[in-house]
Amino acid sequence: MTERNSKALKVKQECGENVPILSDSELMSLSVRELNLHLRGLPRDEIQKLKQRRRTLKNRGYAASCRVKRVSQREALEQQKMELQREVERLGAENAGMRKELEGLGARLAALQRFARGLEAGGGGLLATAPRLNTASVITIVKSPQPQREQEPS
Amino acid sequence: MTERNSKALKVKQECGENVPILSDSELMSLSVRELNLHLRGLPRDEIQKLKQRRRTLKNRGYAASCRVKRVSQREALEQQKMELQREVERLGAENAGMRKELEGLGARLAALQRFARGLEAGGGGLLATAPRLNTASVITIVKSPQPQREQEPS
DNA sequence: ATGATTAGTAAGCAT
DNA sequence: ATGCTTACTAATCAT
Repeated sequence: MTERNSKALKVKQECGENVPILSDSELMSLSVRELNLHLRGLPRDEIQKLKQRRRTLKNRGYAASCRVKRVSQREALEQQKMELQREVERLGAENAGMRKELEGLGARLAALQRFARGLEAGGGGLLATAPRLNTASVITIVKSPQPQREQEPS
Repeated sequence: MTERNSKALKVKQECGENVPILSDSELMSLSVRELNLHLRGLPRDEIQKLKQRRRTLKNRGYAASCRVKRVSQREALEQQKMELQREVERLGAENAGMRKELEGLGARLAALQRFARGLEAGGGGLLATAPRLNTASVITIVKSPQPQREQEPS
């Protein structure tokens, strides 16, 4: 079974026997069947050597792509991290802005409530004691549709 | 890709052909001066060989720490990324809460303003006695899509 | 001389 | 057999 065509005399069609049996790029890229065609009739150890060479060449490529993969994964991680940092910054700014808005709104609401309570309490006498309201500064900032419910100031 | 089942495979041993003059661990860890003490009187090529062996052993260690560093850097990146994700989540929640608060406050403020206007329109007497609220100066600034027809600055 | 990093090689795992 | 990953080695660069 192991003995195929006997001598090297036969199937060496392709190339001169001495110098390049198969180039590295051929050896690496050929399919198994194509490779076997080229290997026909060569001595056993020669075949083994070529197959090992093929394996080595392929391994070289595998190692290279492994490294490429490693760096691109790292770069992707860094990219994602930077995007998250930007997002945190954006949300933080938005947050600070709203905090300020809340602060201002709260102050004005408190002032209006004091004023309204004073009016509600009735008599002119009480009115005289109603807190002064600098009405020129009353500004309402509404960011979403206003609900229409009537609400009792607490 | 499942995980590697077995581990702890390789790691070359010293396994010299004959009795080693210096063990690998000695060769690797000794200082230059200490090493020279042990090297005294040996043939030149023997010395060269040992020094090359030393270099190789050290290189082995350098490569190992390089890999360790690579892994820990990757883990640190992933850690930072997760922390940022948590931060984004936290800020987002805080943000939504404040948005709701703003909405509620805006509604209350609008209600109070309507209330104040009602008082003004209601009684001439009251108006006369409550001149401090100039509703004409109550301005609503609307920042979001819906146009507001609530108040009109005169 | 020492330390770090890279590509290439071989071993081992998994498909 | 093929592809991926790891440890090791040598080469290279920088200190």
